[in-house]
Amino acid sequence: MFAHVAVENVPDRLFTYVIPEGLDVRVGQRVVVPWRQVMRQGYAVAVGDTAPCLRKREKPSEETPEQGDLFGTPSGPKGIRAVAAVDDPLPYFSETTIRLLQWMAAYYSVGFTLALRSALPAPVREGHAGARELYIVTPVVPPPADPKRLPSRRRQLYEDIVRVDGGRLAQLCEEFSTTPATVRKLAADGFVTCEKTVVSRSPMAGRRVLPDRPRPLTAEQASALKTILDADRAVLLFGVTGSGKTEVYMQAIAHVLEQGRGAIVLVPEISLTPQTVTRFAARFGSRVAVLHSALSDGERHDEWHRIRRGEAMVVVGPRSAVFAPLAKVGLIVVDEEHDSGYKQDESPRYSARDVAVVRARLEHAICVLGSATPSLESWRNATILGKYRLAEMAHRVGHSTLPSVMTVDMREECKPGALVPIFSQPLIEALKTRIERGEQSILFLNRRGYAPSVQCPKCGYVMTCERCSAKMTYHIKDDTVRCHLCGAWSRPPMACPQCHAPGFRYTGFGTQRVEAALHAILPRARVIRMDADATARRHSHDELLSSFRAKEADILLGTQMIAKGLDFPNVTLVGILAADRSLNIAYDFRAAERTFQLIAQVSGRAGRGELPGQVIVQTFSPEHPAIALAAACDYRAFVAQELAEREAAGLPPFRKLGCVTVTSPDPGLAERTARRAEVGFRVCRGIDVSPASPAPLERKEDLYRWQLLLRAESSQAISAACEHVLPRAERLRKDLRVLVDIDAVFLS
DNA sequence: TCGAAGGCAATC
DNA sequence: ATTGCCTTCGAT
Repeated sequence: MFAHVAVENVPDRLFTYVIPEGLDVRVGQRVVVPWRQVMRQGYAVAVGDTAPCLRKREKPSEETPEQGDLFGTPSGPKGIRAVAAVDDPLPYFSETTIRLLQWMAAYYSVGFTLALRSALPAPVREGHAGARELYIVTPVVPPPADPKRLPSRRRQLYEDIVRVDGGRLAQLCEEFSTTPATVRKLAADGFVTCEKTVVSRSPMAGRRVLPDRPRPLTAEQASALKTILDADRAVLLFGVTGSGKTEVYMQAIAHVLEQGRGAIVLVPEISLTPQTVTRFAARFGSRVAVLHSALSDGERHDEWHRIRRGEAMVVVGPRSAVFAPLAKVGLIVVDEEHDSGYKQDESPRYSARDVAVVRARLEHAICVLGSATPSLESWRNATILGKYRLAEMAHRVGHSTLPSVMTVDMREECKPGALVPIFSQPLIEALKTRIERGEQSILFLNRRGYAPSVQCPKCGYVMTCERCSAKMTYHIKDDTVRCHLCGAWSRPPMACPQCHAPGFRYTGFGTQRVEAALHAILPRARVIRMDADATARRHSHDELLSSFRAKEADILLGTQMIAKGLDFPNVTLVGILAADRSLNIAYDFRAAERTFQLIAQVSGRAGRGELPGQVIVQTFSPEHPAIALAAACDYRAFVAQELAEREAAGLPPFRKLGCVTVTSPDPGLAERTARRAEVGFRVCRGIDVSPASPAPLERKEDLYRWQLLLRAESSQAISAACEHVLPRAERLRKDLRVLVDIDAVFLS
């Protein structure tokens, strides 16, 4: 019998090992194999009696006639060696997950080992995240001897421990100001026991959560739940913000738990707040596991193994949670399915939403894609192609109604000759009213820093990053100019490097400047600014949100990270400061779709409680369909017109799109390679190739980037062409990288 | 003529 | 990825 093994830190292919007599190797197990001179960890991907496919040696050398000692001693020259050990009888991957990863490797045109690697959190892969060990002290009652005979210090301690009935060693030591040594002496005399216990570093541990019971469903919710439970394929749950999608998810989860199967809930990374997690924990208790990049390595390690051992049946997490090691999956929920964060931005560039649909199919599980603004892909699958079922919830639950949305034409807010104001008059008035009424507001601006442009007023020189083709952004908090692509920063120069004129002009505005402007206009307003700079510290994200929830601020000002999932009943005003900033990206054919979704999502944060909500959208193009129809809350009209445009242009979701990016420190090499690839794709039937050209982001971190867009009827046709035209070995050369992105979402 | 440096292929 | 091997090129 042979095992095909993906070996850690080894090129992207499988290696064949013999399974020695007496060792039981199963698919999905972690194994230890000899690798050159050392032992390495690996994962058994396939087990069978199929002969290994070793490459033939160029010259079958005379000195090694005994064709590679099959039951290989490590000294044997290039034979097949044997699996050394099975790390853990409980598999790391189910057979279904392996099949899922095989699908993924083929679909996204990556090697299997890379696909497998992306399914394992780093702390699990590295394995040495030791479990947390605690000493639990228990008093022995009655005491083995008269405690009065003990030295007074120890006697006092014994009585204290009896009083509190024991506990954690460290905690007792702190409480009774003593040292572990004293406790150990007591233990040696038999007055207490002191035992080492392994505890799981669960992020929920020690958190008191009030239990929560299922709530009665509205007619719409009940009907959606029925559609989900009866579905023979994935379900698109199209529900307006505040329509109670989460309650529907939770009742569907309860249903599959009763069948002894588990559930996965995928959420966009930035909306994975304690608030979200708490809701699930309140309903399902310790059966919930959270997988989140903000967890410590130890926590992530322990949560993952808790799932693998079947101790947690409900997994909540961002895209990588789609690979959660649940033995039996009954339901996969993809919340906010339109969110671009489900696309991994490094190889393998998978879409967790699409992987979820495939995993559900392989596991015969239900898949629910939920959104108030479904992606055009999913909408078409549900309403035109019949690949998904559609369930709709058009009303908010309870007394709350959808907010009223008004657009403000910023062209009319500009005084002649003056700069564009940050706030329009209607927005200022609305903010003032909220503060007077003690209600809260959210302001959204998708740009951090103080000013996105640093310019010499005399010669017009604009500061750009030395390593990227990007402008530098001024940050007032630490008086730096920063590149938001590579993170490079420096002090703003005293004089223009080009004309030596002193002083720069900071033009445009980011969240820091808006914060300053708010203080100037509304001095009494308490403002919380939430962006990547304000939330750099661990847990600061949660702290800022809790503070806002506790009404310690009037205005929450933030970027993308405040757009989703937040539920603050006291927020009655949402202002979108520069709605068209995402609209005018020439190379992004999804700009209109993204802008519509953004306005709808951000608007959804308003009026979620008893009080009605108002949304003010500041824009220079109020007549643009993405903005006008978002303001009218008319999703159907928007998709209808956007789908028509995409179809006419031959763009996704009608034709599939792949993006090949060539990067190199040498611009000429990048260009030549891209052009050569273009020629290669030209001969592929059914593939449209765009001319090789510099990527919209021409240079990033000292690498020049060239790009090639591929279009075809199916994504599989594109990956097949990539396999053919771009040999894997040539994709990862020194000084040259060829990256393949199937179903590309970000074209930059 | 030797040695360092970089390219190349192989790893079960 | 990492390693050893081989070729190449430069300096002694």
